[in-house]
Amino acid sequence: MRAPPSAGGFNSPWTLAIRAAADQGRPRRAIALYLASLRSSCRPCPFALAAVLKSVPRLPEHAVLPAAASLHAHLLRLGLLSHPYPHAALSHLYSHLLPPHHNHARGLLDDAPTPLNRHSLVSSNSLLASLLRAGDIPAARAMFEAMPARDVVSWNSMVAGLAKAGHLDEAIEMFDQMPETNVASWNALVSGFMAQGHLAQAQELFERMPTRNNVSWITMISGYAKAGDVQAAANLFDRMGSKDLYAWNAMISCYAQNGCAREALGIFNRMLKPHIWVVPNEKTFSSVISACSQLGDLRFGLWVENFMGYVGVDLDDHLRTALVDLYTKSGRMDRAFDLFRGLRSRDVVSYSAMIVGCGMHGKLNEAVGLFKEMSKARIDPNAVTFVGLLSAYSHAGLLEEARACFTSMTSRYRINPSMEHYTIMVDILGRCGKLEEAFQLVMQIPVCPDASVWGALLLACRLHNNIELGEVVASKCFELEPQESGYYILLGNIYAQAKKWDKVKGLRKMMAERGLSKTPGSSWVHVA
DNA sequence: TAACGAGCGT
Repeated sequence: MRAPPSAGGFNSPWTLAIRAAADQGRPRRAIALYLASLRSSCRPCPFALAAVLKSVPRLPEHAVLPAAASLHAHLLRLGLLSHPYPHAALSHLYSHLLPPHHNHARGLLDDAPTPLNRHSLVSSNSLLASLLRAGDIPAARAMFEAMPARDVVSWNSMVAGLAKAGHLDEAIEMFDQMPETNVASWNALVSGFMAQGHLAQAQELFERMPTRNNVSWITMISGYAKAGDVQAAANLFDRMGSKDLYAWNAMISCYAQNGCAREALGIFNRMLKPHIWVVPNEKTFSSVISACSQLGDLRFGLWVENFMGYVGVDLDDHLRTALVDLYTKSGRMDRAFDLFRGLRSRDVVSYSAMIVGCGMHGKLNEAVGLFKEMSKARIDPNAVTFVGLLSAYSHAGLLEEARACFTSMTSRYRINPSMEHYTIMVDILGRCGKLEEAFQLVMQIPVCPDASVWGALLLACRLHNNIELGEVVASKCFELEPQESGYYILLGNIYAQAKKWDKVKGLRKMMAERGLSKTPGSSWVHVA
């Protein structure tokens, strides 16, 4: 009997396709292709299996461990566990999943039947990398020193690990000692400079690199994104030659995280153009949904949700949470609740998204209920949770409850109030006529209060027609945002109410001098 | 042409 056709060497079409899918960050496609290769009665290919194993960590979180376990069983059944490629890939996979010291990779390593030298070096590198990932620098250093053989990957791991842990000087020293470097060595160093905020030095190093790959470009782009330099990131993105999925994701996320929601959706559209057509994945959609949410663009969001089904991206908990945020912001609370209840596991982020949504729409009972529910589940609230809760109380006009909540946030949960918390408290105190207390609270803010805090207080002064405090507060607002006409109008209204027409006139003059005009629809004389 | 180097949601 003839052997079935082989999916054999690493150049067979199936194996190539599987490796391509794995490299593109499409784990489900890699697995599907592998299964298809078996169905078309190809012999299981160890190289293809290695690629599939490599892509497993990119599955949705809940699917990673089951996939690892069933592939492990599959390898055992086929007798391919001792083949160096899948063996190394499986060790590496386990070293991602488990802490390095009671590492499954260790066990696999010890059980391996007299591995090739090359194989043992790869496995050692994998273990070294997992020590560094766990942040155990001393153990990694000891292991590196004790290794009988090292290659460029061992050195790269050390350079990257040291740089990431903040030991930039040592990383540079190590880099200089390397017998040979490759593009990954340079990337590791560039990434270290970026992470420590040395942007100019990173850029200089980047320009000096003998060769650059996509990782080099993406490291720079996401570094600038984190530093908030959108323009620098965009310039690099434009200079980049062939952009892969990761590059598009980095740029979309850069825009979305820096408040440039329109630009984020713009380049998302660009990557879908027929002559570009890069298939988006989970990461793409989570940035895109976040951009929709910033714009309150429900219709595009609904289209995106549909489109995700079309390209075969399924709703994981991250995406559900992003959608919860979008739907609450667009007032679709029923839909948001459905998604929230469908979460595999709820955490502080998803609870907070839901509580903030309830706070925004005056659903006090629901907000408080969710807060109790998360406490019961022993999920600690964070600053965002309290933004939601406080705004729910504020919305309902419950001053005492808001005060108690604010106190418990700082004293019981040890959360430092942010400007947003202060703004909500000032707003409710002000609306309840406690102007003096609101002012005292503003004075207690340890850092310089921003315009939103002063603005809330000014609004309260207008509500209760307090000229003396209003003048003080308005001058702060003018100082912080001289071009914002709303503050002048609020103060003008306070003057008009008290029939201080000369003061109104003075304000008008001030506005004209600063090139401001009264926004249409707002009035300050007729209200009097 | 395994292992190192890119990363999400309030």
